Amino acid sequence: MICGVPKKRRNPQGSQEVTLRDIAVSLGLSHTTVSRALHDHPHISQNTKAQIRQAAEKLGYVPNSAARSMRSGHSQTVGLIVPDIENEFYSAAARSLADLCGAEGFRLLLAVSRDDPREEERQIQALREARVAGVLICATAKPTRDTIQMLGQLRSVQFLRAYAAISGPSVTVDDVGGLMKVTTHLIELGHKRIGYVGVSEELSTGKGRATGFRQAFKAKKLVPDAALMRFGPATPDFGHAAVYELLGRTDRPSALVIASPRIMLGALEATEAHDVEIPSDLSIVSYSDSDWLRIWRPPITAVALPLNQMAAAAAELLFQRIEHSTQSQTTEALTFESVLQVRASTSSPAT
Amino acid sequence: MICGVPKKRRNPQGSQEVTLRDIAVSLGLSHTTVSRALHDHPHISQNTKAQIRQAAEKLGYVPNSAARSMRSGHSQTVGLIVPDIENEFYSAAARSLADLCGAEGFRLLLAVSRDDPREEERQIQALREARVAGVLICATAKPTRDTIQMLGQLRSVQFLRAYAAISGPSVTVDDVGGLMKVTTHLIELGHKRIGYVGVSEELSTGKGRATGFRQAFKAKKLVPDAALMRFGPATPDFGHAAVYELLGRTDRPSALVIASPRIMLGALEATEAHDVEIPSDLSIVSYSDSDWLRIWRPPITAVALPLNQMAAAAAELLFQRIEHSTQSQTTEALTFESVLQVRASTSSPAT
DNA sequence: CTGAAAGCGCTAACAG
DNA sequence: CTGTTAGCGCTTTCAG
Repeated sequence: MICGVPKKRRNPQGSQEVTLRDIAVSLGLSHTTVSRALHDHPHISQNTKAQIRQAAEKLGYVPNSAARSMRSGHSQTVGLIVPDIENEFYSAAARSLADLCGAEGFRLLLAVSRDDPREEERQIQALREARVAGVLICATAKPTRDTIQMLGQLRSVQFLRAYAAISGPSVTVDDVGGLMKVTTHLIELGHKRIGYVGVSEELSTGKGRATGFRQAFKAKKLVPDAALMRFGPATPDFGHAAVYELLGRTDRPSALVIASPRIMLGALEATEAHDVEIPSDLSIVSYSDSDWLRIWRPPITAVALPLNQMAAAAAELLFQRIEHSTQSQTTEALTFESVLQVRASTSSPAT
Repeated sequence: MICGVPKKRRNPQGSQEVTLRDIAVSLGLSHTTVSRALHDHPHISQNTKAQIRQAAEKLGYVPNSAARSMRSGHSQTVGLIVPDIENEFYSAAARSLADLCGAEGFRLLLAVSRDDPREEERQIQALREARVAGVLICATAKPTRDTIQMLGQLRSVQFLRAYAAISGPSVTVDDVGGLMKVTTHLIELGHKRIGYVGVSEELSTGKGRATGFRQAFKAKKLVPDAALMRFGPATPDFGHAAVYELLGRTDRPSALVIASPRIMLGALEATEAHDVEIPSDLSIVSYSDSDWLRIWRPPITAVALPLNQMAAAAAELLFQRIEHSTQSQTTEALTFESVLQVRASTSSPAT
């Protein structure tokens, strides 16, 4: 058939969504005019605009962002990919990005990779299908080839963990410097046998931290005892096991560097199991500060990371890239400094 | 002009996205066939499917989810609205929902209301524009009328905080019962002067907790001393100020119920400032357990909430509602029980 | 100042 | 087994 009256039900589900056209016919106007009025286009009379806005309100019109983004070719959406949203490091990123999205009229798609490269790849694929304007990513230790390739075609910013294979700017903390500071502090207190418990060196963060630990020794013309270094997942359980074992050795360390706050939880528990007094029997320090470390008895010496500043910087960098898409293709790498908070958990060794 | 060859650049931005049609022409097929092949439609020969899949891969085809969702009238997306993503209560919800979304092939839109009802309303509006299939919400204390009305038109599940004005199922913890348990524990230890520090009673959670505290007294034919109750925001600063002041009174309480873990941080700091020994000078309990409370010295008596179970239940409930849209319109209200963990921070009062 | 018409990429009738 | 056609709701030329 050539011609016919417009049909009643709109889409397969027969859902009764109010569209621009509905507003238009209710007012005897064209849907074009309605669209323009709602976008406050200058060539529409104030009178008409008022009428249209009122009708839109009355009919309960809700713009369809899918339709809009299909026309315009991009969506007002950004993606965030994190290994674990319950970790304070990544939830800080989520908060900053969410704040900025609110201010800029963007929506935030949250993807959790659970540190699984295959999952990460799937999530990025999904974000590409949603035509996100950009992605903030805390990548897994071993991203797949496809992940790296897809990220190259997206506007992305790396946060906390940064891999050279992934293009684009990054915002990280100087893990090497932070660990050097705190390790140097222990060396200068007179400690010889210093243990290290941290996350896997496959992670860019774990790598940097262990490197900082070693460099602090090197700078003093000393060598760290590799037998006192332990690597594992960022869990209290691992912290407990590793520290329990280290403290059980006959040549137990006189000081411990714990390179993750989650590991620190288990570590402290292990010191109690061995009935070790801090700092008289053992000095202990944490990488990344927390409220509870500050009020612990004794208060724990820790390296404080400017997490919120970093997250805000990463989010802003992403939006800069989104807004001035062509320019600033420079691969900026922003590095933040941490601050050593010396508290009562560290002192000179007993002798 | 009436007729013309197909144009080169597709959309305003001239972006070079590969579409179904591009695959079709590259193979001399129709775009319909391509669509069907990629959806593994049964009426397409294996041969053609293979060819098409290969071409799609080679050309770097990425399906456009906006176009798809426009056709089908719904998006494979759910929304999550939380006051604060850095709070463990809400990040637990985010994790569970993200997990389930991954399994079900949905995307997760994260919205942070910062406990501001106007922001909450804006966020819900944005989720409606995205045509989300459902929403998991931890509502603010005083949602706007529009918020309530819009939620009524969405498939929604309330988490942790539940308001009767908002329709739909909810997943909460029995705050009243939890506070009763822990308060009764203190009363039975012999405490007469018991203080309470918690979040505002305007929040459904704050209301329930304060109610539980009072009911524990009522059940014992006692009356709580209203002069020892303090309400404020869930911050360490408030906890510090409130507890510092309570401990400075001449008739200081012999026990304290701290109804939020954030408040607990400041509370413990305040006990140290007053040089109060736990539990000999003061018994103290926390509502909601944490790893650090468990390993504190002395270990802190706390009410443990089954957060992860609750979050998983809420996420599942939402997907049930999404999948069987018509049925199960019953307003289920799931309530979880908490568990009292008695530790060393509580004992009978001194005298 | 307003309208007509085209088309974004995709799916789903309905024909062959 | 494959193609034709129409249209989801919206923005955007181009013509009045």
